[in-house]
Amino acid sequence: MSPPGVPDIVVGRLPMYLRELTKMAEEGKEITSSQELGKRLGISSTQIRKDLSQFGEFGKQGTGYNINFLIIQLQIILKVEDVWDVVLVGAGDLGHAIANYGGFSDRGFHLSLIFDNDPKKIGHQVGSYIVKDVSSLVKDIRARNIRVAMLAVPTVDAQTVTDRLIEAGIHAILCYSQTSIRVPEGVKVEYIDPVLHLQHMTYYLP
Amino acid sequence: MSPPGVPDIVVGRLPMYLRELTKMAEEGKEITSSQELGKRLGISSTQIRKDLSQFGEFGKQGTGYNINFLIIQLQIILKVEDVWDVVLVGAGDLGHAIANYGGFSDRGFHLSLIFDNDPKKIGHQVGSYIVKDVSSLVKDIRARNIRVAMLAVPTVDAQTVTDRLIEAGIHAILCYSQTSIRVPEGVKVEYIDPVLHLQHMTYYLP
DNA sequence: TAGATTGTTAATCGATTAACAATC
DNA sequence: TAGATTGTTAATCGATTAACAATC
Repeated sequence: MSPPGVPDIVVGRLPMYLRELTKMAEEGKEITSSQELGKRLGISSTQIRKDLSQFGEFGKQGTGYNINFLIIQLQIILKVEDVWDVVLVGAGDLGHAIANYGGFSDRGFHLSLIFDNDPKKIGHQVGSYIVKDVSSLVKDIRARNIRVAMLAVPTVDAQTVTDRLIEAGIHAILCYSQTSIRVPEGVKVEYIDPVLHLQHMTYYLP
Repeated sequence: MSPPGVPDIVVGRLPMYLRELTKMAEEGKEITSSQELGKRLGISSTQIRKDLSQFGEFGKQGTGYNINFLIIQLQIILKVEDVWDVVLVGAGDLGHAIANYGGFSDRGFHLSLIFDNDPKKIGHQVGSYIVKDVSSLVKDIRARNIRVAMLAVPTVDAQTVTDRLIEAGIHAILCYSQTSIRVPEGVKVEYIDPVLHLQHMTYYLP
């Protein structure tokens, strides 16, 4: 289900396709074309067909794509047809925002545990979760066999916590801390830094 | 200061260079080379030299780059040598997290105003700000001549608020709402959607 | 059938890298 | 000077697009 030769840049577009198709389905549409989808995403129809063809033949000539079918196929390709348990480290403001974010569950993720190292936060409720002591992080993650983590701790703690996450068996980290973290081969990391986006845009402002 | 022909992909890397160089400066380093910087960023030294050469000659053969000088040059290129006032719309959990985020001011941005449409929030404090009524958004933004906005409102309100921001003269929007927004030519938009990153990573998980 | 759209090949375009003269 | 590193050119690599046969 994961052809090894697929360019990463193609894989990175699939979640966008999935999101837009889901929106179409919510609008009540049943069929779409590469042209229509491309227009909505600001991408060429050829690119969409080429990307999808890396994984199989999902459309019908003359007709286009069945939206619900394509959604399911993309979910399988991206491995989000089931739900991943996710752990969050950091129960500060950003942690609160993540914990209360309602948009995970229907897109393949379920926030399962929240950790912090602050005694004032441990044992208290954040969203519908009780914040756990980071000292039991390795044990708890292993016990539940969790593979995906979100990191929302102060910059200075980012690497230390990362090392613990790796020890616990985490294989994918979404890092909100504004520093790059070192991980072993085979562990995926993606970063979210709003300032990088802002600076990218100000370049173009007069 | 903005050569028109510079590829957007190059512009997008400059903020990363700037962030890493700032980190080096904080570590007390004064000189670096394209090789060292590339190693820290996981990018080839050639690419860094090529990218920088689009804007001028900032290094010295045999020596490398003066870190503080290069930081200043990049700040000028990205137009963050001064500070941009930024407006935030949405005082929910994510809005709180953004309002309390300390990382803007030394990187070219200053959160200036926060708006919401919820009477329970208007007039109350979020971080060090008083939440204002979104009904005065256009007037307030115009009065301060603000160009940059962050959007952290529910999906259903995203387009309506966007239209107001455009009306108020906003030219760059960082959109946290998980939907694409329509803007006129010349207005820049960037998106932050954590689920897109998570789904990109799960593709590679076993 | 006629019209539409896919999947795919070949051509184009653009980005990255290798190599090196210039020079600090 | 000798060693190091830049800025840049030319070569390579990869991604996007144009075009079209296949076919629903």
